Amino acid sequence: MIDTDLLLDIYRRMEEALGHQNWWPAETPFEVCVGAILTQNTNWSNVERAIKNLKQAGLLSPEGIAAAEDERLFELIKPAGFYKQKAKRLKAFSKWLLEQGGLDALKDTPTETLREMLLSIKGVGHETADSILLYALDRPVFVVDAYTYRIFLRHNLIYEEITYNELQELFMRNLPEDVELFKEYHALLVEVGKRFCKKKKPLCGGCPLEGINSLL
DNA sequence: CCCCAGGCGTCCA
DNA sequence: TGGACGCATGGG
Repeated sequence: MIDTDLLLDIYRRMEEALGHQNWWPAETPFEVCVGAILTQNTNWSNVERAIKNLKQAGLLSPEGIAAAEDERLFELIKPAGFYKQKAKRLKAFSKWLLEQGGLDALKDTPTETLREMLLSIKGVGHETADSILLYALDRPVFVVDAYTYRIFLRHNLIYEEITYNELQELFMRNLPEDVELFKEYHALLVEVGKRFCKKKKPLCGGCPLEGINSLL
């Protein structure tokens, strides 16, 4: 059974093994949002190329993206894959943001309200919305992703059919509501996932979570 | 050649 | 409500 002690133990093990990750890698909150959309099912190194292209073109802003020609956007973000979908998603998000008056104008909006607004944008799902809330807006929201699910399933800490919201609840109910802790916890899970919890390999040698086998 | 990546919307039962 | 499928590039 998952409880506070277990979650904190997992955190300590990861931190001990991998050190501080200091996420999200971006220069501005808006860049976090763009990265969150571009990294959907995509390797981060490919996202970096796309962001670099946007920067060099001077289009890494809500105004720039909202006003850009589709074909122009396609070329710039092509390295990140799914570029037609993602161009549309970036535009939808940017236009929404401009209507709101920018990220700064959202600082008094309640987190729950913001989450629903974000989820209503086509192309922004649970993980993207929560990443934006946590890493761009500093809201205490735990981000769940494929690695979170795979790692916890691999260690028999959850059942296979668990939903996104249920898994998120597990963290948010059992951890202190701490933005910095949430940021670092998710970053560490991604790093552990990349290095020790590959899809194919049933056994992950050297995993800092080795032996955490608890049960439902 | 293969598999994989910090998902999401659509379609169909 | 929930599972299959398409979307696409770059690295190992």
